[in-house]
Amino acid sequence: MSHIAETAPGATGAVGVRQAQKLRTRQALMDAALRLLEHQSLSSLGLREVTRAAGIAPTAFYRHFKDTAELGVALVEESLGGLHGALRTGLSAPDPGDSEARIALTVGLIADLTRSAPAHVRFVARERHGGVQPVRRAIGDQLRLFAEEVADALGALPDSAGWPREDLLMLAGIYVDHMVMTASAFLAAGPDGEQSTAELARRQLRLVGLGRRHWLDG
Amino acid sequence: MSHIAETAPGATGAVGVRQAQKLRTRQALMDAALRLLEHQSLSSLGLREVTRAAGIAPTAFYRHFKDTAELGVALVEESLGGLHGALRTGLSAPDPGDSEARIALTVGLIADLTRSAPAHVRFVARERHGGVQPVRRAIGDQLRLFAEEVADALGALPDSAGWPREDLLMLAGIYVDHMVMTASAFLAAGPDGEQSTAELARRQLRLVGLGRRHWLDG
DNA sequence: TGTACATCAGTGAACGCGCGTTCACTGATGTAC
DNA sequence: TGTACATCAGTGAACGCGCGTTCACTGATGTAC
Repeated sequence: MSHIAETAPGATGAVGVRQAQKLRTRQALMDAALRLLEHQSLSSLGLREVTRAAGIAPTAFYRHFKDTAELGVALVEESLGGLHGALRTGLSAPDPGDSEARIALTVGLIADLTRSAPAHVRFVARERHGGVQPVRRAIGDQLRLFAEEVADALGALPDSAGWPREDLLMLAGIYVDHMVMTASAFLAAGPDGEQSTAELARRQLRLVGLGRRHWLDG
Repeated sequence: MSHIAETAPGATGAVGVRQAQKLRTRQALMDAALRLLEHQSLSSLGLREVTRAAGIAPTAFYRHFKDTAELGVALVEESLGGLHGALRTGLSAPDPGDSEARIALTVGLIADLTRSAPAHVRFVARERHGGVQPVRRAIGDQLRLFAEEVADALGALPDSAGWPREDLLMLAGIYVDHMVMTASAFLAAGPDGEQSTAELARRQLRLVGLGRRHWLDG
């Protein structure tokens, strides 16, 4: 409080040794949990199970989270919180190209994401309708935010420019749901099924795109 | 084996008192499980928990199921197995009417289904990507069957008649996924949100329908 | 820089509890004659 | 129809085990002067 009791280097993000170690342990808990959640739901994830996998004493868990539900909410933030930037960047691509190019780009982004963070993707798909209410809510909130951002982007795109906000959100909902389903399909298909899964997703996006093009025709 | 050792009445479906009682207990287990699964995932559902709720001894569970995963697979059959008929009937409606009428009918059917069997709907949405592999597979199989049936129906409908099978399945996938998401949205919205949820689903189906109408244009 | 005290992330023992599974059993239902 | 035996759905005691949570603790890090 007084002055700026900071012994660490000048940078704003600097933290003490103790806090850095605490963050590392917290991350170890989250990593261990995500690993364990490949074969079960958060609803059945045990506190002792997580600490054992993370290599710390069970009681240390409470220094970081109240219970596994709170850890789950932190995992939602880790899984989806960082995607907002990437989403905006990806959607309003530097060189938009035609709608076919945008579709290929989008599906490619989903494939990349699933390949680089499969456990996070699995977690979100699984817990979106899972048995732990706070986590379900956190995911719902994040996906609603995504839909808002997608709606913004769609409002600036040729076929859907000038649409009422309500229509943009309706369409954004289709896209966000389709994104989650496609990511989950990539997971289920494995490396060998990646090409056909991507092709299916692109065709579906093409059909939705056609609907978009004719939405205001009537 | 010899003759037809059947003391019961003449009807083919007739069962003895013992078998009837066994079926009743089995049903009690499934009902109890479904009730408990409102607030958790199958992955964390306990055998003792289920038998306690069903009012029988824990050990009796084994007379019916090997474990809770097997019970889950039975719940999948109960939830989705009976829908094939209703689906076919609903899709190739007696009086098709225009596409707008068919959309209203479909969304109405989903709303009815969710209202009359909310626990089954929740179970399917939750375990579709859940942590219990055999159940996930069972749901996937059932939904794939649905997609086949929807594809059949679409092949006989004006806008999509004559499409290649692959295109029909692609479109059917959109519809089946949308059906599950809409049912889940009805659950999440509750009675007060039913109207707006239905309206959103109809608008989305309208847009997909437009895409369908123009699919072969190019 | 050096010293004395405060903080607090992580420990380890202990607890009561519900879990899944085994086993030998009971008694109503089914079958043979 | 009546009798004697077989079947088997459901019981209840017992087991070892891992769970979540509490508590007083340790010792490295942080702070004040």
